[in-house]
Amino acid sequence: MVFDSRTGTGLRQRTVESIGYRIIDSTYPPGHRFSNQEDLSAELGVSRTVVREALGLLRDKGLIESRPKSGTVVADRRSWNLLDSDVLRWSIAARSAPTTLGHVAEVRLVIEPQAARLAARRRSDEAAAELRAQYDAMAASVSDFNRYIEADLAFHDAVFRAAANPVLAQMAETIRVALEGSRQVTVQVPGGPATTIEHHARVARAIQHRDEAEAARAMTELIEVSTSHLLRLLRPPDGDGRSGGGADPDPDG
Amino acid sequence: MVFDSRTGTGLRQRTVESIGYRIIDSTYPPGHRFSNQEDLSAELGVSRTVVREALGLLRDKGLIESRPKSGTVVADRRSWNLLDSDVLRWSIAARSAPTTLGHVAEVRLVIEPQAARLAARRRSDEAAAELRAQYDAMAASVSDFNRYIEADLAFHDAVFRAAANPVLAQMAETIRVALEGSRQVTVQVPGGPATTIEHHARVARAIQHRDEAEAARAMTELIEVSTSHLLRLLRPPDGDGRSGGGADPDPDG
DNA sequence: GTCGTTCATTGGTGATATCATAAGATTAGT
DNA sequence: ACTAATCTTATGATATCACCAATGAACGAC
Repeated sequence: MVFDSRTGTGLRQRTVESIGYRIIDSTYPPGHRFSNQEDLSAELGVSRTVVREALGLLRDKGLIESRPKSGTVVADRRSWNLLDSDVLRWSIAARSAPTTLGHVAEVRLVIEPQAARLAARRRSDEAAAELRAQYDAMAASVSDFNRYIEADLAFHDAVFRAAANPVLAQMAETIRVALEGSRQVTVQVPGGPATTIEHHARVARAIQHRDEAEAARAMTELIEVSTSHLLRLLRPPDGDGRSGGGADPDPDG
Repeated sequence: MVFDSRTGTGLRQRTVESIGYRIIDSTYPPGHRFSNQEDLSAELGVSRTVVREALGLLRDKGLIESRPKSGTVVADRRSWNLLDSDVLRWSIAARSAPTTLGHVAEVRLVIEPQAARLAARRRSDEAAAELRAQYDAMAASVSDFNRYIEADLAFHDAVFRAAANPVLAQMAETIRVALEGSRQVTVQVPGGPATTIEHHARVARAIQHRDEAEAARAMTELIEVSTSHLLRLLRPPDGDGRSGGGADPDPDG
């Protein structure tokens, strides 16, 4: 039996997890041909139907392509759906974390300042209050890393919601997954929260005052600061070993 | 038999299509409880296994939630994965097209100028050549609407690729789906191509010359122009009935 | 009012049938 | 005899069916 005893998570999801992670992981590199579904079901210790469903999901995520006769092969990286929550999570968990996180940081830098700008333009009074509440929650939990991260995510989420564009908000979800993935790294930075809390305050204030330019500027600086923290951790100057254990796929902690 | 005789498309995919579209369509509004999988399979004329798999896919897209005993219900709009290609496509095809397209346009305005900026900063010589080639293809097909759209999509794709950030590039894919969905509308605008071709030239030139600011500016104007065209079509000035028939699910014409 | 029991419904399995296709075999043409 | 076109075959994906297991909601017993 390949899986551990966590029987509560849904067999198909675990199978997807198992295979998907190994693809991102390049245990199965692009072009790799899987053994047929029957053998796969034997190897994984699940029924062929589950394998089939899992493969279907994986194909939907762009990770594999399957044709009759030639079997199922790992697709080219180009066609992987990097915006899919699972794919993103696996990418970060796998050893390609620094690169992926760098790319995500860049995307954040593109999106979030503009989201803040839109939020400043269109915020409702409720949204402003919500934002304020989330900021207060952050300020209150500055000493508890986990709760701080939680509040941080909620804050950024509130900004996106204030921007009142569901498609944009969906991208927030993508970013959230990415940040969740980097959580175990982020919390290690000493004094991290203290340095960013003031930036968050600036963002909240600017949106409150409907100052679009300042909102965008503050958000940019905020992300630059936290990103530089993150990347400094991920790419240590003298290349010390990666953070303990690191590549733990752990589905949903 | 609910489905037509197109037996070549894959039964599961068609089932996903059928149910998924009706959800976005709010034929099945959030909170709607489906009849059990057995009855569903009877209604749709497919086996329960296929229903089961389709429901699994749909759940992965965040459209439904299913629990034992209480059955399968349509999830709240908030949890729909708007970035999923299918969901996005359905959203545009359904009667909510103008709104969705407006949101997408806004997102484009956020992302693409910055992508152009990054492209200008980091373009390789090959990427520049590719961009030039795509522009030439556009210029050459300015009279053939369909080919023009195709070249247009390829141009924007090339910009994203030149920016050398896979996560960003993935968002291009999302945008591509959105634009594909609006294609049948876009091609109706008289003289549309002629007005945007010059903007495309500016963008290509700026990236070629590594002029970041100009690249971003040119891209912004380009999108503003084409967006205003699009929205003018979608929201006719005097609020006459929506564009004829509009909500044609037609999976993949 | 609380606690089991029941039972409908989803989740998971295995066997079987069908269909598409790539590869091998066969045959015809040079 | 060698190549090329076509036919057959075998493999693996797709679809269906019948069952069993787990679950949790509703209902009735105490």
